[in-house]
Amino acid sequence: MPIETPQPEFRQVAALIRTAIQDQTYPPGSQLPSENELAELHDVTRATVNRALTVIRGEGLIRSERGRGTTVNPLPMIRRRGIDRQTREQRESGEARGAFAAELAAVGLTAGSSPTIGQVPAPDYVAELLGIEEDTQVLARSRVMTGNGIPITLAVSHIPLDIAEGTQLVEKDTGPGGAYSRLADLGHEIVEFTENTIVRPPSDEEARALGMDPDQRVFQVTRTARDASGRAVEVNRMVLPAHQWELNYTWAAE
Amino acid sequence: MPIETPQPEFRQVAALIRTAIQDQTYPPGSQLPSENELAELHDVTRATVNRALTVIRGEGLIRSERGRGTTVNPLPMIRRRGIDRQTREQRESGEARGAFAAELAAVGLTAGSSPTIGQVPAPDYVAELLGIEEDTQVLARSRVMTGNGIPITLAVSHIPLDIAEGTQLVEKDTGPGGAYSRLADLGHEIVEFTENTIVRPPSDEEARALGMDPDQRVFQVTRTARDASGRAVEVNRMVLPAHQWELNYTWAAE
DNA sequence: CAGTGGTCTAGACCACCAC
DNA sequence: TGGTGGTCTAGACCACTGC
Repeated sequence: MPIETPQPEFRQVAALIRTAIQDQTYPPGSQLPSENELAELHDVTRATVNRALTVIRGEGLIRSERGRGTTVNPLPMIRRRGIDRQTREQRESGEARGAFAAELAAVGLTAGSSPTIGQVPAPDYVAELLGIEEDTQVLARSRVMTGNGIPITLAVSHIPLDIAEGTQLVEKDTGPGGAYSRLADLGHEIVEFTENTIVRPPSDEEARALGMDPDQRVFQVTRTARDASGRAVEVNRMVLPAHQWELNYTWAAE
Repeated sequence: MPIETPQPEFRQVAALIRTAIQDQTYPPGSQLPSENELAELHDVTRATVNRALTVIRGEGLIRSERGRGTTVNPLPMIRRRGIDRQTREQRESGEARGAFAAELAAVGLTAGSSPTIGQVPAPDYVAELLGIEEDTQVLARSRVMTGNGIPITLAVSHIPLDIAEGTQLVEKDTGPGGAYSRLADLGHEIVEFTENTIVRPPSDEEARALGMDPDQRVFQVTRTARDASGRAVEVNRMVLPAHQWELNYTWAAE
């Protein structure tokens, strides 16, 4: 026999609203009734409705703005292919933008990107992975990637200066094949990739940049690229709203 | 200049308690002061403390039980290696328990496992991935995996009956090399793996089985194994508390 | 029975937006 | 200015634990 687990009211209300969204009773992009209306509709206090909305907002289904109301998230889930990004697609376009654009096109979205390049002292995780001192200057290439104009991924790539300095890697356009092709030209062809992924709440800065709620979660994917000598020559950390992405890895056995 | 973003009180209190936990002011396994004490300590209402605790409970840092109090999560983060599970380690022990035990041993934990085997109508996702009708009977092998006795992973593996029926795959012990070795013996050597991962709240059942809070998140990893003919011969879905695990993939470029 | 955390209400104040 | 969502309080009731 299944144990009786009566849900608290706010979770029951959350379930009803969640179902209504999946039913398309409230279709993507549409506006939800106000909290006062929902309170009357479900015969509870506004505080209870507010708490219910907090739950499904944390799941990424809705988005609330003070003064403006609550709307249903218009974006579908996107699949990111972890392996293969650095092969086919990339060769045809700059950076990993080829792969990213393909991933978005697969669900009918248009990709955008805005890069920033500079020198910075290596953050702790970068220093550790690159095997250098913590405040050594390194090249940093940052991008905000968008789908239909909405920020959807933050990425920061770090490369040691002794490799990057004075090369096309410090330019806005890294040329045909992107950064990995330039690294290969410089004698650092990548032979191994590693990705480590955790889930956590967004930082304040990330929440702002990605338009996220503090109760939502992000994937933090940290990719390390190594050359034939085993040296880590690039560390790329990506931050993605967890409700928006599915991570895919496909590989041959053995 | 950084924009002023004054946090609401409950997030400030959450930040203080979070810091105290990371400081080891409240070490792993220890008991937090009661909500009333914390309320007095930080000069807010108990409702505000309760909300603050809800935040960090959602992050997996603490665990609350009615009547008993709130304790700091005693388990460290564990790294799961997505690729390589089906090779070295597995050969030395049954199922994927070899890999799982190694992952836990790496952070000083002891692995446990309790399998259940049966026939069930294929769930929708299994039917789709195996390319069969939705209610076809399939073999289901379920496991609850534990670390130091605490449930830490749920896994359900589904295999078509036309392959599994009457073989060692329906036995508790699948023999040396585990299920993939038996599939190879039967002419279905696996040549390709795919893993698709999303993050979501736990179902009620999962929350109960894993001792999780509804505000926490799980990784849902769905792995499909294909033989040389391209046929999907196994679908394995794993559910892991997201705050407890780091997912790792390492592969050779090209 | 006292103490714990979980929930809900009623009411209030605020920041923000659109009109 | 009125309506929106975000937060906080004071108080209450409850389920549960451990003595």
